[in-house]
Amino acid sequence: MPPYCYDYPHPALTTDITLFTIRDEQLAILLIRRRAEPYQGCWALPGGFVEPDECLEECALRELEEETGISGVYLEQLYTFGKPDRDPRERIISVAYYALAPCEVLSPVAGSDAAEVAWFNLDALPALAFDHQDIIHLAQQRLRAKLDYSTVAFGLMAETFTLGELQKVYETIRGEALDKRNFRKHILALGILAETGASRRVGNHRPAKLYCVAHPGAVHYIR
Amino acid sequence: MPPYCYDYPHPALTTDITLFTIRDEQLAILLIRRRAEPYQGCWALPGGFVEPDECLEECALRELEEETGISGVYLEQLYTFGKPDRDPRERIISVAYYALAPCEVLSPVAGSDAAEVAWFNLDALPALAFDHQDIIHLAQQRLRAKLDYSTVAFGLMAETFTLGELQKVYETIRGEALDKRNFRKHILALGILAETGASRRVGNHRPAKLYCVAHPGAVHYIR
DNA sequence: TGACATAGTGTCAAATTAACACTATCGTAT
DNA sequence: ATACGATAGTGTTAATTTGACACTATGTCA
Repeated sequence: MPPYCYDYPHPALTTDITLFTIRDEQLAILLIRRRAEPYQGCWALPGGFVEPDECLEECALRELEEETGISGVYLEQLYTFGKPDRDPRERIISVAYYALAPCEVLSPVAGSDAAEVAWFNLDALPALAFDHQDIIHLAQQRLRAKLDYSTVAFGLMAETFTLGELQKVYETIRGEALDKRNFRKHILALGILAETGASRRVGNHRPAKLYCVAHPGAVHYIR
Repeated sequence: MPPYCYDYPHPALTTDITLFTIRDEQLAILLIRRRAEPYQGCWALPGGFVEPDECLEECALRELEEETGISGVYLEQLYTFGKPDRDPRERIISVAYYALAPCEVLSPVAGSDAAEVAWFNLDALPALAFDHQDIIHLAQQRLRAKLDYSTVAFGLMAETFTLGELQKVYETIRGEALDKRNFRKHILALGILAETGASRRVGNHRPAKLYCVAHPGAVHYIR
């Protein structure tokens, strides 16, 4: 008997990416409108088949780039979805990733497999293909949970940002207002932010100091 | 062009299971000695190919049962490993799970693909096949992390147990001694343990009250 | 120069966590 | 029977962390 005795065809393997950003103080994700069957014309997460010589993470980044034109995001594996009937025709396993990016940089462009690309606020999602609704829901849970014990939130910030902006991001994800003084105390106590020296003038009020992440490659976990 | 245009054969899909238990106050995992190439004769995690009509979790439970005779464990998805060269011959994706079980019940029996099954203390692992070393390492990290904010530890306990036994489990996983009074206060404050009324007489000392999990199906998260 | 809008700052009470030591009850050996 | 060994069981207090709370500063614009 050969070592890999396995009589059935292997299931297909894909990655799907839930890319979060903050737009207009709302948590939003990027969806594509499917050009192909099944669920043709339906909105879905960007993603696609894993190629023979790429690792899963590379696949996620490549598919995101191909379908939406977006690259350079923070990416982390979320969960692998593998129910036999999650795709109506052949069996497909999806390794789901979630990604974070500041909205400033991002202008998605519909690529090959996508008829259209658009941001959707999480509280106003359209009908979705496959089990993508579940994936998104899990991704949101994960994001909210990691806010408390990690520094994921910085993945949603631009190169430099004010503490006010950072607080709004936290408030948006947690869905509740935070005390300004406690928030600033907490964040600065992490010791991972550095003042840039510059400040941002916006609106008819006092300019805010701009901060950046002191050691971008550094720890991602708080405590 | 057909909807699923994909020119390459799909990679194979497996699950691998890191089954933890506590033996002699040491954290141990279950390994099998491989009967087949590659890594024939080498120790490896139990696991195997996903069948067409089973979901990933079912596969993990089935493979564990087939190769080691063990069933009825607590199981949770860990991470999916998919580097193209993690298997020397064909590409294999592994959805890794970790499992927990009290050692009392468990008497592993080598099944089909396993020439031998044995427990190994985590600090004395043999050379391992594939990237199973990495999987185990990640599983241990996860277990340690979840100890603080979840009730996973109960997955390692028998039906009933004493607070002293529970504390030893926590101490073993964390690798440090804990204060007895604080520990008991903390655990009882969770409100998920119930006295059974019985107590356990062991050794030449006072018997300890036996506890059980009040609502076994209940929440797995603390706070 | 006054209205407005956000930036920026410190204190104190409450809650949580961490340190700490002795009595109780059993078995066993003398 | 009695002393010893071994683990069970139990509260208090200080230290730390968290959460609530309000005013001044600095810019723009009318």
